[in-house]
Amino acid sequence: MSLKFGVLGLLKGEPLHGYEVKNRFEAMLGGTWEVNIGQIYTTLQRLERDGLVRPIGRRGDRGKLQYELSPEGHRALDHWLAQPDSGPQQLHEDIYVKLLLATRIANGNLQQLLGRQKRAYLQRLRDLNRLEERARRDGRVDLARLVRGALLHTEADLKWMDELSSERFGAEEGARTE
Amino acid sequence: MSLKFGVLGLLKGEPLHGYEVKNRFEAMLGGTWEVNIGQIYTTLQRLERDGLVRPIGRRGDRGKLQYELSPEGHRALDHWLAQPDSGPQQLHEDIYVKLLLATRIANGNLQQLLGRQKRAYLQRLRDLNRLEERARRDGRVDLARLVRGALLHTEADLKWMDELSSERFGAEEGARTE
DNA sequence: GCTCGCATACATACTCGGCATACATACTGA
DNA sequence: TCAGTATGTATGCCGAGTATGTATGCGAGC
Repeated sequence: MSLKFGVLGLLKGEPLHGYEVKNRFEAMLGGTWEVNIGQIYTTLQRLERDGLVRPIGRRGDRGKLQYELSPEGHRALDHWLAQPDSGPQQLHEDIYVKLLLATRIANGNLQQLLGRQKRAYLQRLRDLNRLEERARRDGRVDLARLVRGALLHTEADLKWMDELSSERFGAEEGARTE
Repeated sequence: MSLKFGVLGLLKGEPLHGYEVKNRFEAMLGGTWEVNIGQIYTTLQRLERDGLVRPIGRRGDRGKLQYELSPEGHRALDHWLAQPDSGPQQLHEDIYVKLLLATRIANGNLQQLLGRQKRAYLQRLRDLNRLEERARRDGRVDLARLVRGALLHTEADLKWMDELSSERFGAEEGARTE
């Protein structure tokens, strides 16, 4: 979903062809999101099909085909930007299902699972800190802001793990379903 | 991804047919995840194709077809459970792209965007609180734990929004890419 | 007490969007 | 000339949603 609007956003301002879109997008994300080139082209085709984008002129240089935003494209982009993001739907993430299943079938190793998970989050914290530092060094204030968000998320995850592992488990009353 | 292993996890313990899997899954998630019925069947077929699951006997009652875990299915499930979850890849979420684009093209309304986003998170906090209360009332301790995780996430998002909106914007140095 | 209609249990088929791999082809510089 | 980069197409998997189909069961009314 966000790739679609990412492309739209990049096309606002100046027309680009697919390969360029890929590079700009990755640069905008500071190397934290490598996009598959094929996906860029299918995205552009679908945007064209939906009338949000249209090709400019004939194919140039080496088959390059530039696209520009249509008026509807502008509108769609503005609307998306104005809309608060609802994020990934509530509890649809793997970790939740994993916890539930671990609670009901692997009663013994729940603590193990929590420990491993905690270590993974700590590692991510370190990665993100490095990333933030690099972003600041490069003058990419906007990127650093994003990383800050991811850091806060990861800290929340850690806190969660700590809360969970200090609960007294056993006598699980919650694992019934029928 | 988590649906696949959710199904595996439910099948560990007792064989089920598709419709039943759907109901158990939704019950396990306490109504926070309504699965599409079609997806259950395709998931089961793929699991069968991959040898993680196999049908039991002939179709019974009203065409019901039950599935059970194969030995490889057990192994795959255990492996998945033992593996720390890496979560959705770092900065691949919509909100990040939205922030970046808003920074570079809608310089004026960034504060607006932050405000709207904050309100959305507050609303989510309220929803989650209600959900947690209900889970506890129903004796679903396991579910309440998940909701707690989601609450911590949302609080982190709010904190992030607060940090961002108290920055002094303008003089954006970070929005260059080329 | 039978039947019509609706709900529910159970399943398949089709479609679309995201995403990845593989392939093709032109250019460019050592 | 050969490696690499720039640029694009084709194809396929997977997650997810919609539409459709067929049994069974159940209540309302004649």
